[in-house]
Amino acid sequence: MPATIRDVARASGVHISTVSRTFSAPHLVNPETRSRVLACADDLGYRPNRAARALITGRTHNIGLIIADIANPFFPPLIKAAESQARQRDYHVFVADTNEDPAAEEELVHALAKQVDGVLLCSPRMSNSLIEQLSREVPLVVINRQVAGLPAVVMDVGQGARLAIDHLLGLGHRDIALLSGPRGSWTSREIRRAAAAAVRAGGGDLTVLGPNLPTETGGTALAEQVRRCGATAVLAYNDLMAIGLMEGLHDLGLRVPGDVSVVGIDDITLSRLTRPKLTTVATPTAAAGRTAVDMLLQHDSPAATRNLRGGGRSSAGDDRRTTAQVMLQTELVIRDSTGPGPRAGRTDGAAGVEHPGPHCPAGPGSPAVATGEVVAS
Amino acid sequence: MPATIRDVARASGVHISTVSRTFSAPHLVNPETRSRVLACADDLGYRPNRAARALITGRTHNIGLIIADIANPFFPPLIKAAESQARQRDYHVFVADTNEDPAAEEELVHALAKQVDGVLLCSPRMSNSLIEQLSREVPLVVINRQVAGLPAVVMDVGQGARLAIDHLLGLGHRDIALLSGPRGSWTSREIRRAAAAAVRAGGGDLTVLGPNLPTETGGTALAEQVRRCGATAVLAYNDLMAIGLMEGLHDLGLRVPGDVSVVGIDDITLSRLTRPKLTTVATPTAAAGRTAVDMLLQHDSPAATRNLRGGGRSSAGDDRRTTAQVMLQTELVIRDSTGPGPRAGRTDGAAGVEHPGPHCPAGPGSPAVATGEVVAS
DNA sequence: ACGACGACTGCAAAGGTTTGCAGCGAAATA
DNA sequence: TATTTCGCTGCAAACCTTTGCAGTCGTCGT
Repeated sequence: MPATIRDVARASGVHISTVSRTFSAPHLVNPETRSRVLACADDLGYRPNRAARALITGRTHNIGLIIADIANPFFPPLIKAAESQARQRDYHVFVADTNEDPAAEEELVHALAKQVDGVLLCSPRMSNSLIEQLSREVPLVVINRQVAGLPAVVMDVGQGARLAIDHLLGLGHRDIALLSGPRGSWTSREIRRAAAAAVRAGGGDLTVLGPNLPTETGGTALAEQVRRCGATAVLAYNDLMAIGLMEGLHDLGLRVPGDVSVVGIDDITLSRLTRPKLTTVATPTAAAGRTAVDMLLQHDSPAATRNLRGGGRSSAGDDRRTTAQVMLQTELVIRDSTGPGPRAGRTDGAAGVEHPGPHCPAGPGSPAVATGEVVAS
Repeated sequence: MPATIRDVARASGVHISTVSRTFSAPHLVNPETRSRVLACADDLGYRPNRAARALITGRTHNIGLIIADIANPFFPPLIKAAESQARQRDYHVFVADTNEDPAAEEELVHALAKQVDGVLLCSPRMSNSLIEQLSREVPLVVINRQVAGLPAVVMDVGQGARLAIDHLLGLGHRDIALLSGPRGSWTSREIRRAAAAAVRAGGGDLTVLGPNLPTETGGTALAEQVRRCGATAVLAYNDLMAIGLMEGLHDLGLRVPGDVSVVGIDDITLSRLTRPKLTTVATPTAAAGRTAVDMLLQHDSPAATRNLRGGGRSSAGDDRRTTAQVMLQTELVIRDSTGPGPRAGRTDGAAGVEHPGPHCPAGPGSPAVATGEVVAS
C-alpha cells in the first residue's frame, strides 16, 4: 500500500533512477524535473524505504546504543545527547537495555549488527576479549571502558574518586569505605584503584565493600556493613547506591553527615533532591553521548568504495578507523552529605577545607566545584 | 565482509534456497543436509540479513517505542517490560525519545515506519487527527491515550485521581490544587476531569494550575502559586512534579504534610526515597508495556498473504486489526506526604480515614493501598 | 510392473533502492 | 560546420533474501 519509488516515477513521468537521484543526489537532476518529482512524491506520501536503501548502500543510517540499565538515571542524559547528536547527522538511535546482563549484551550486539552502522556500548560488563571479537562484526565504540584497539570515551572517574577522597581526608576522615560497583565494570575497577591510591597517600584506611548491584537497594543493603566496619565516610560507586545507603543509615539511626559522610558519583538530578543533598562527583554524561556518536560517525565515508560488478571480495584495505580514546573531565560537587570527620576540631558546620585540591570554599547549598583534568589523545 | 547466504550455500554445496529454508522452514530440509548447512553457517559466522528478509517478507521483526521523555523515571519500567515481552516473541524494540515535542513525535513515526512492524506511541502529545493519519502509515498502539479506532492501553488515572481526592477530602482538606500536566496530554485531561468531579462531589474547591512541564523544575516553579492560592492539599500530574513541588515548598518555609499535603501520580521508585515519602497513585507501567506489545503483535500473521507474481495491487481486504482498548487498574499508595487538613480534629498524626473507598488503615511507613477497577473491553 | 505420491532440492522471480555506464540533445569550442 | 563537452536522463545490474513452482528420485499401493 505505501507508495514506492516506482509509483512516483510513473506519476511524474520519469524513470525511477531519476526519482532516486532527486532524493540522494539532487544536484544531478534538472530543477524543473526535480520539483515535479518532489511534488508527486509529496502527493503520494512517498518516503524512501530505508531497508532497501541499506541493502545496496550498506549503510542503514541507524546506530545502536546498548545500555546496562535504562532505569538508572545516569543513562538518560547520555541517551538524549546521543540521539540529538545523531539526529543532526540524519541518523537514528536504537536504544536497548541489557538489565546489567553480559549475556544479553552479546546477544543484542549480534541482533543489532545487521541493522545498524555501528554500536555504542555503554558501560559494558562483558570481557575485553569478547568485546574485541564482537568488534569484528560491527563497528563499536565503548563508553566508560578502555579496550585495546577500540575507540572509547571514558569519564575520568579516577580523577573524580581522587577528588572525593581528598575532600574526605581534608575533612578529617581516616576510615573510609568504598562501595564498589558490579563485577566486570571497568569504571568500578578504576574508582577502586584511584581511591586506594589516594587514601594510602593520605595515610588513611580504605575498606572495600562489594561487588554490588549499582542500585538504591544495593546501597541500602550495605548500611549494616558500613556501620560494622567503622568507617566515618563512604564513597559509593554511583549516586543511586549513595542514596540507598543514606536511606539504610537513616533506618539504622545514623545521621548523615553527622555520623557518616557520604559521597556519590554521577551527579544525577536526583542527588539534588535528597535530604541532605548529596555531595558527588559530576560526570559529563551528555558530552559522552555526543562524543561517542561523533567518534562512530567520523568515517561517515560515502559507502566505502565497493566493487559492485567485480567478483572476488576486495581486500578490506586500510579502512582502519582511528582508534582514539577520549577522556572526559569530572568535577566534585560539594553539597550537604559530607561533614567534618572525628578528628576535625569543632568547625562551625561547613567544610573547613585544607586538602591539597583546588579551591572548595563550599557552604551547604552553594555548591562549589573542583575540576579534574582533561586527558584526550 | 560478513558472510552471506551464498557463501554458506557454496561452502555446504547446496543451493541458496536450501540454506534459506534451513533457517526459515527447517522441517522442509533433510536433517542430514540441515546439520551440514548449520555447521557451515556457524563456521562462517553467518547471520541472516534482517533487512533483506524484511524487504521480501514485509516484516522487520522490530517494533518502535516512542517515549515523551526517557529521563522521566515513569517510563523506564514500561520500556523494560516492553522489551522483554518483545524479545520473547523474537522481536526487538527500538526506543526513541521526543523531548515532549509533538513535532518530533510525528517525524519519528515517519522515520520508524519503514523499519518496524508497528509503533507504540507512549503518552503522545500530538492531536488525535494526526495520530489517526499516521496510523494509516504504520500499525499503531497508543499508550495512555484514547483515540477512536485505534488499539490503546491506558492506565485508569481517572480512578486514581478520584481515590487521591477522596483521600484528601477524608483528611479534612477543602481547598485543593491540581498541578496539571503538559498541553496535549490525554492523561492530564483525564485527571483534571476526574479530580474536578470528585472535589465537586465532596463540596470542596479545586484550583487548577497549568499546563506545566511534567518535571521537578516544573513542580518547583509552582510552589509560590500554590501558597498564594491558599490550597492545603495538592494533587500533581505526576510524582516528579510532586517532588519538585515539595522542594519548592520547603524552600518557602512550608512543611509537608504539616502545612500542605502533597500527592503524586505514578509511584516511581524515587517517591519512596524522598523525605517525607510521597503519597501517590501507583500506575501499572510494566503491565502497560507488556500489554501494548501483545496488542501490536496479536496479528502476528505470517506475512499477510501477498500476491508475489500478480500485477495490480490486491485489495487490502478485511485485515482490520481488532481495536480493543484495555484499561489498567491503579492504586492509591498512602505514605507520609499527606496529613490531616485544617478542619480535621487533632488526630494524632496518621490518616484518620473515613472516605468511601476501600480500606486504608495506613500509618506512615506501612503503606496501604486502595485499588481501582479494571475496565477492559 | 506401473502410476501416484512424498520428501527433498533447485530454479528464478520478486522486493525497493542505488549507481556505473551509455545515450541524447544542446551549448561551447575549434 | 564539425567536434568536443556538458547537463540530464534512461538502462540494467546488484544488494540478500524468500517462496511458488517444477524437477528428481525413491517408496508405496495395486
